[in-house]
Amino acid sequence: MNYPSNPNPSSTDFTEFFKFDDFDDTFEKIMEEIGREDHSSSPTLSWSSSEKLVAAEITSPLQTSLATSPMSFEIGDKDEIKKRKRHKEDPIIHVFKTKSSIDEKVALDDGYKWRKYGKKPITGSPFPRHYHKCSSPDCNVKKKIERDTNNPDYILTTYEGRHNHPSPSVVYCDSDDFDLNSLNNWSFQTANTYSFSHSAPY
DNA sequence: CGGTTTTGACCCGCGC
DNA sequence: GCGCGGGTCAAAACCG
Repeated sequence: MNYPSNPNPSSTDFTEFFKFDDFDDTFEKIMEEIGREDHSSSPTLSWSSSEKLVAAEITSPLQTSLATSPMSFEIGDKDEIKKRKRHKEDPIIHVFKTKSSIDEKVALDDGYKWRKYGKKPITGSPFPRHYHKCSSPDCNVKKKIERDTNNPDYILTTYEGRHNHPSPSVVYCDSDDFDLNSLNNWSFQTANTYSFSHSAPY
């Protein structure tokens, strides 16, 4: 499969910054790294046009599978994460940005099975937001899909929560005795953008 | 027939 | 409190 290249490539590698459980430090470092002083009012990681902290622009929807996999790490809106922790919710939130020239249906197909359960108009945006829930039993991962108001060429996909099961269509490992719980290290590279890695007791 | 989408109604947290 | 906006429910429609 051939995906278009990122129109705004960056060679920045945040690998060393991403450690579980020290999100605040991580966030500060990223902001320093991309030279963004005023991050408190507009927490955008890599694209200033959005009010959301975007984990990465992706060119392959399958990349989001790993990010919401059972061993994913936290990145997302700082206040939102704190709020979710207060409410004892899984704090994981990812926002991915996809060029809409990629077929929207392809962007939706991230390897997991989803059930759409809502659609709402958003104030200040001419585009509605779509609500989806993972169809796997007892899995509470949700995702929201909306067009970036400031940049309608892009679609923002927000993931919340960690899947309690591997992706039905993505192979993580071809080992026979593969065990999710014993997989403590993983990494993935987004095409032409950032690479993430994770090592945590999961 | 089983699962998904559609859609308006409902719910609820938050700011005033 | 109360109202607004965002999030969810659920019944009916839809679809392979």
